[in-house]
Amino acid sequence: MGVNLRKINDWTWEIPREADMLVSGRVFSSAALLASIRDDLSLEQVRNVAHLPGIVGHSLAMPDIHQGYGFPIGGVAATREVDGVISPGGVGYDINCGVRLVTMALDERDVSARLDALVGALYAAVPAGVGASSGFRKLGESELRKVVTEGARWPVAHGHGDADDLLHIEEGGCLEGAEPDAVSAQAYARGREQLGSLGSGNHFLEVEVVDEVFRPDVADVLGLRKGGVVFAIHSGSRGLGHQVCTDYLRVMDRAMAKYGITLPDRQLACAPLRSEEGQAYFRAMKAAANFAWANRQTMTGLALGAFERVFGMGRGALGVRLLYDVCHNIAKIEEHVVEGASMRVCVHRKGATRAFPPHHPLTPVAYREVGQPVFIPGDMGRCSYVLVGQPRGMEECFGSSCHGAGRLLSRQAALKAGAGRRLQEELLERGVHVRARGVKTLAEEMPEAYKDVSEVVSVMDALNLTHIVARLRPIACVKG
DNA sequence: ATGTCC
Repeated sequence: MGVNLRKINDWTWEIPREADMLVSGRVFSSAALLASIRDDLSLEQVRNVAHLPGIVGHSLAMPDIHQGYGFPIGGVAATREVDGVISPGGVGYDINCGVRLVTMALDERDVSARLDALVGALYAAVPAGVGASSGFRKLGESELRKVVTEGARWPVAHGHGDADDLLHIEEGGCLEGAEPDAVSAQAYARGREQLGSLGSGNHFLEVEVVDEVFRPDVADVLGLRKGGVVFAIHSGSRGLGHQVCTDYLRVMDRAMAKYGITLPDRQLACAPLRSEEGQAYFRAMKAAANFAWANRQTMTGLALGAFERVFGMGRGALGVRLLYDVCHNIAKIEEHVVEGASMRVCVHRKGATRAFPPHHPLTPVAYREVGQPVFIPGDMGRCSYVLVGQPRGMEECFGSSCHGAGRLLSRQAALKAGAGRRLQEELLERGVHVRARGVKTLAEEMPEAYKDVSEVVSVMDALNLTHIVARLRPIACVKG
């Protein structure tokens, strides 16, 4: 066992192409971060992904890489649109899991005395937990089919947010080409009561303070000022997206035999992008992605209602502005330069965020001069980061960045380490008001269960793949 | 991540 890892520089490592690999592997990491994954199979997974038909560039991994289903979490793989494959394992079970950040006119001193009330109000406003049901209302299948077609536009049309929000969401909050018929009745059944619900695990609502600004000019453009309060949501497509993934893994398993594709791991199940099966998955994936954007948009409306009630002021007085919303579990057709030639590729980002540079046509107009914003949640006790995309990231990793801290302890190990501890009180002593629906969640998600996110983003910055703009410190947190 | 085992 073991993977042949060759050091290129302090933060770049190569898995040389050998045997049936179509490209080499490339891992952006530090020696210390690599040491934390020595007991999992994520590097083997990077090597396995290099066998995908049509893969170009390298099988890539970000510094927060850890083992996932087939593909590593923190992995990026681009396949040729004309003759490459698409794989549900390269997107993940939580299709369009992502993060959005809302800035406000409030400063820390305006909210510090009311945090207990605020976290309570947020907890009451947004349903959380595994089986959590809708913060909106139960939807009929015909309504749900509109949601998966329209994405974030749907809640905006139904009282949650305004049209300006859509300009500050990746893809405008809606991937074109979603096909409601490609989503199973079972997926709709699971989703009909889940619009506007947080979910569980690492998903959260968080009130944070801008703790440190590293690039003031960029922070100004993004509307971030030291001491300012921001609100973050990390969530995805809930049971609907999970069911889409499950449904199409089965479809892909059959397609592998049909198209004569053999791969080192069955969990990499895939089909040619241009096949019937590949297109069906892609269209269903887009539908689930749109549901996730509608979900985060709905939750934003619900959560801002809580802010309004606690502080007795409206959205205007609160100075609410959606900074941006990014996804980190998705596959998209994009134009990239590969070996000197421009080509259309299907970029799988699993636990990796798009990070387009300044002046890229898909970088939102408001941020065209500074680059696309990226949000990197750390853990609930330490900090999170705001980054922006850089040209080097386009050249090295298809305009992508890391997505988080990455787990250090398994859920089970974290549960054991948290046994007998009063984590809620410990976090309060660190200045974080936490409310969790499940007692187990708090232990599984405790700060010690995660790598140091500062180390992760410093690798990205050192390589100029993305730049660090600001560090955020949590002051209130709602978990599922 | 997830109606955490159809």
